[in-house]
Amino acid sequence: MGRWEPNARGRLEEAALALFTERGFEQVTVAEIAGRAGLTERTFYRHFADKREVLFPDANPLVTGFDKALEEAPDTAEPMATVSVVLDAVAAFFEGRHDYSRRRHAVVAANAELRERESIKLSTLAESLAEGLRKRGVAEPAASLAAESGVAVFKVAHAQWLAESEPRDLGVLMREALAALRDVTGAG
Amino acid sequence: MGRWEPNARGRLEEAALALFTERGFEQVTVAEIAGRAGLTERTFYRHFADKREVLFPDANPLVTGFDKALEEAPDTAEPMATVSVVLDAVAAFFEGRHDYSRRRHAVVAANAELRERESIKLSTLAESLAEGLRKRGVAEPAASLAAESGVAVFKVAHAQWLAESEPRDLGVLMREALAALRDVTGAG
DNA sequence: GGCCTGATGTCAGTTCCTGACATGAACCTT
DNA sequence: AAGGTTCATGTCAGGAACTGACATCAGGCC
Repeated sequence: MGRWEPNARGRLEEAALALFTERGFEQVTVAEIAGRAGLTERTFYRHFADKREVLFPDANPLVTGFDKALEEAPDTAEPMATVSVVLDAVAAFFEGRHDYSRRRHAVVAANAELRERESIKLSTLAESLAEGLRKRGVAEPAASLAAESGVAVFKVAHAQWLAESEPRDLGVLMREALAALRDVTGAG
Repeated sequence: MGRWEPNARGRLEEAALALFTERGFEQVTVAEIAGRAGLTERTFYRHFADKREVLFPDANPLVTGFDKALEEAPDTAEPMATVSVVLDAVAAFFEGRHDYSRRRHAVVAANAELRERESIKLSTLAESLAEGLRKRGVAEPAASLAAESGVAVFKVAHAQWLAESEPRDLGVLMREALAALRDVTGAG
């Protein structure tokens, strides 16, 4: 057995989500989170750059799956086809996580600082997606527009999925949103 | 003459932009900004909710013009037509502000916290736009998708405009981006 | 003249976050 | 097995962001 309890990072994430759920983000101090995880405040900041980041881990299965799907997507001249493949991978990630996603979303939605962090994380994903498209030969501004559109589709479908108590398949919702986007932009 | 110098808020905004340009956002304290404006730190926080907000005033001509255009846009069944009208108003706002926009953009781009704030402000604009479309009878998810697409078009065109030393007309760039968006989504 | 208003100042305190240094079990080397 | 190294964690001190409570005082109002 190691000197320290294993998975300090995971314990901090769990402690944080539990405390934020109970009392809200602002009403919880970093020292409390660390204490609940059997650690000190200073150690918290060795694992996370700031208090909010504990809810948005850099290395998480969503981002990993996203990057992998983006890399492995077949080459095609149609940027939205690549976007669609990546969105499928994202949908797969959320499979079986509806309850957890809702609890987490409640915490984030209740706090402006956390909504801000979520917003920039989505922007970062859009930028990754645009970069991936450029590497596949898609020119600007098509690459950025396709990437931003993809994130918009995700946002809309994800919000719909979260709102449903008996959720339909996120992949289906995304494909519907993608079709709706085509209608909206194409008809204008 | 009043007891205090007029336009405390404006003086704080000017002092902040000047100092941030000289030394960067992180290297400037709120006390310094206030001092340069002939005020105290506490007064700064009476005008702005936090340090970043001094660069993103709530009541500014961009938001005002945006809201006005959204309200006055003619009714139409085509959401992207409404979006287009609003984008024209936004383009008009930036007329003659190329140099200022570039200086300001340099400050924001250099700092993660400021990029975060900018990101959430754009999300808020998208939400306003979606709400405006809903009020005009556009159903979900079309309203949200049209709004997010509009913001994506703005982002792309604005970035292009900022990058040009001899800037073309932002309205033209936006219309081109809108056409490119149609191509990208429609062809998929 | 006296009272009220409202922007500002003063002050104390909490929390976030960081740098510098200390600790000690696990591991490696010889 | 002795001794040195590694590295996650602890301890401590401090700066800066932000907030609540109360004081000040010019200008307007009765």
